[in-house]
Amino acid sequence: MSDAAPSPITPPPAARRRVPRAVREREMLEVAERVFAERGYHAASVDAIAEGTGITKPMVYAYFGSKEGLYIACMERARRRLFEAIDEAADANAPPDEQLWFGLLAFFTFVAEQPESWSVLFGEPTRRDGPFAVEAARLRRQIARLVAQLLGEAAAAEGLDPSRVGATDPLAHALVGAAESLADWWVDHSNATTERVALWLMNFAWTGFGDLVRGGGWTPPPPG
Amino acid sequence: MSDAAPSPITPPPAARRRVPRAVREREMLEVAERVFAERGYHAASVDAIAEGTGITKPMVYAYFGSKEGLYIACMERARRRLFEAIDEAADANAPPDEQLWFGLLAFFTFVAEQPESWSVLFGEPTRRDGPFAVEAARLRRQIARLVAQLLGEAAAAEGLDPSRVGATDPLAHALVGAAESLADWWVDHSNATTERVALWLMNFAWTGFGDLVRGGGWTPPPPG
Amino acid sequence: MSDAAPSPITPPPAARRRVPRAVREREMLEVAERVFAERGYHAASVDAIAEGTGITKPMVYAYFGSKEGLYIACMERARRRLFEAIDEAADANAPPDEQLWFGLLAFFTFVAEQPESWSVLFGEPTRRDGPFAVEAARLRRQIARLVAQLLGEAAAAEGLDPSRVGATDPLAHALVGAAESLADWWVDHSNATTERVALWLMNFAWTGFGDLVRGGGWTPPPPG
Amino acid sequence: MSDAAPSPITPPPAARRRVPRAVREREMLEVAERVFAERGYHAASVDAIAEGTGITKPMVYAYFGSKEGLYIACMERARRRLFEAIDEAADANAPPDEQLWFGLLAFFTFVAEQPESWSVLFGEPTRRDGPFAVEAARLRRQIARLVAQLLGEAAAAEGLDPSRVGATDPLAHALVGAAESLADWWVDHSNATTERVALWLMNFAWTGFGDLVRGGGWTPPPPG
DNA sequence: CATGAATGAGACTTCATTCAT
DNA sequence: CATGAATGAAGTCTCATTCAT
Repeated sequence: MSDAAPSPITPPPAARRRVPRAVREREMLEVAERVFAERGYHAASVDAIAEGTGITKPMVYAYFGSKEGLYIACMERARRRLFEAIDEAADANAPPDEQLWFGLLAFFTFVAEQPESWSVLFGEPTRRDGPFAVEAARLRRQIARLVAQLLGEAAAAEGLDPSRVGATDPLAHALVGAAESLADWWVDHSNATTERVALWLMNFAWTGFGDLVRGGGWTPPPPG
Repeated sequence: MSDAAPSPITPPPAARRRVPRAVREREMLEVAERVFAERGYHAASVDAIAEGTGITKPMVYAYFGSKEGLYIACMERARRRLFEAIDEAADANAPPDEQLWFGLLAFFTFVAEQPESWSVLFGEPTRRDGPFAVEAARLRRQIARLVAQLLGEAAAAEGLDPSRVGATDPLAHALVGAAESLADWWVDHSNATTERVALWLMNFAWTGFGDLVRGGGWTPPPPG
Repeated sequence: MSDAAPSPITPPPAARRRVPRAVREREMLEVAERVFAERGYHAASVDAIAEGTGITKPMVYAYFGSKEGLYIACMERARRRLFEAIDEAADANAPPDEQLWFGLLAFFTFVAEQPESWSVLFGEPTRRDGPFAVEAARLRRQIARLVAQLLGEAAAAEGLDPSRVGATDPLAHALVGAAESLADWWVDHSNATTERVALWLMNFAWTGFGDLVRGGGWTPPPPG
Repeated sequence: MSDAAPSPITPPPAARRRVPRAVREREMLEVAERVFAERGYHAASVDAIAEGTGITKPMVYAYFGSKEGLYIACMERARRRLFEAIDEAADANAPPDEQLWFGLLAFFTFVAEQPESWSVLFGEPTRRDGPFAVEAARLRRQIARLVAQLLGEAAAAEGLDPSRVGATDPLAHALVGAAESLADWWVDHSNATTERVALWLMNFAWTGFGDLVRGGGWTPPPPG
């Protein structure tokens, strides 16, 4: 693998001893997330992470048990942050399309502002079997559930039996995948604004190609 | 990583010496694809791959130069196969929605029938920078180009300026991501038929959630 | 290196020359000497040498038995060349100091004009025990014998019992070492002419530091 | 290479765990020097060196970074020892010839008593380009500077412009080479005493062949 | 609590060398 | 005669993980 030279991880300026456990833990997670995101799971050595926190390796093991445990903890933290962001954007009383719109907006904002959390959540090591994939699947299911619920509400609003909407589960997964992929694409085309990217996906998800090619599309609500 | 115990890779029945280069090469790629898919890039040792082919490690290096080179060769082969499958399904004279439909069908058939090729193409090691990501990006672009072209044609058929469709590039990437994600989901829900899965995605992609919740949807053309 | 798959359509461009054994052998030695000199014994792979001659590896083994045998053959050839050069310069009827002078001149000319032979004769692999050291020791002894003889003659010319000169053997070895070392030094200070370098050593060897610091020194005979 | 069967490197009597870093480092250097000297750089495996110290391989890498780094460290240590020996023998107030004499004596004593350090300093791997050659060149330059200085002093003592002595640099290198070569020769003729060997070189270096064949020579100062 | 020291296992890679065609 | 194919052995190096202080 010809990774670019890893940017150096600088330890905290002074060796501070006896930091409360919770604080240390948070610090370690921050550093770990950064290192994992930069170098990838395999290339990130526990040594590098420990050094970055200004701590020794055995401490990492004392806190997280294993490299795997450390990564899982990173994922858990990132997942919490993602949902905080989405929850904040959600308004359960808004119409379903608006809910989806603000959800997508929150999602892409998260990706843009916390790329390392994003990377840890959906990156390389989650793509294989094992605990990481399990955790990632859990996250996708959680999102899918939100989407499925949205679809149900929307159908009900149309006076339609929600069960008729069809399999919401795979649909939701498709949406999640589309979002992930678009986010990845965004990394290499970062001149697009967050709104723009979110709108692309919104159009795709809500109206589909059919409407798009007929000149239609979804229009975001006026701000305010 | 707590991967499950790796399934043993059985060597060919008899140790055959002096197999012509082209044949060996093909054999090695087949085995390598399998091993990479099963264990992941890092956990797959070159030794295991060599053994699986009934050869010794130095031969692998003589043929592919490095583990990386071997993986790239696997990707190339899988890419070729995927496009063969899609090309076979394509009918440039059909209406765009049908073209998309048969393309999706071909894609999911590929995923179902050649899961290892699929895994090599989009799996774990393609998710980080480096040559694998480059190769995977190339593939995604190739697919996206097909999709974008389709959208253009569809718009033209509606008498619309194709450029009005909007950014086809991100849309195409969104579609690709949706397909990938659905394929991944399918692995764990394999009771769904290929047609079913393809139809889910087709509905999503062509009509969007809006139509779906209004009870609409896309109908596949009658067979024959 | 991932060698490109050999195209089965195009046969090797050049027809195999049916070269007589002696010629091939010479060619191989030339290439081998160059490769050994450039990369050193260990880093020089038999493959590289074979390739350089346009031959396959098994041929190298057919001709020289082993890598070691090949190197020894290179040394032998270089030794022959060195002595040819020295013999040509020698005039057994000249006074001893002139004999030494022309010998040194021939030696440094050899080093300058055939640096690869020089490198093979006195380079890295001769510095350890084993057959190379044996061969190199043989060469040094041969040279030392010449020098010792010279000293004997010189002493006799002074009417002195030659045995009184003392141990000529170690002296001769010291001279050889000085020559080697100066030759090595010369490589990095190549602006000095051959005559200049030879004269330095001649002065050192014939008059010693004592004379030098007293302003004395040895004067080369007028040309012609 | 048909090296003689390598003499086994015995680990320290008991497996001692948790030895302080500085101590281990010294131990490792001692063993490494021995192994390098006995088997040569290439044939000396890091494993063997580690085993000889009663440690495992990764420790060697933790301490010295690489095999190369280990060898360089050995050279550095040996160089320090050599200069300690020479410095001890030096008396800056003695006449130049005596200074040279005691310097040579110290040098040959070093070679006799610490042949492994000697081997590491001037042996096989220093004979090719690369970091070893650089380090060895540094050492030679250091010695040459001493010698050159001596010559300058001697010339001044004769009331001669020191610059008239001629190029002291190549002369000094010639001397160093002569000493090296004589030391190598000595290995196979070890019945000669240290004084004897040093005197041969002293005669050669101070009076040159010219004086020697005239029955002259340099006389060491009376002891005391 | 924290650490410096240590390890076992395994990775990729390279080479000299030899068959079987 | 010449070669393409193959190998066994070894090498350097890295890493997650754990004692003993």
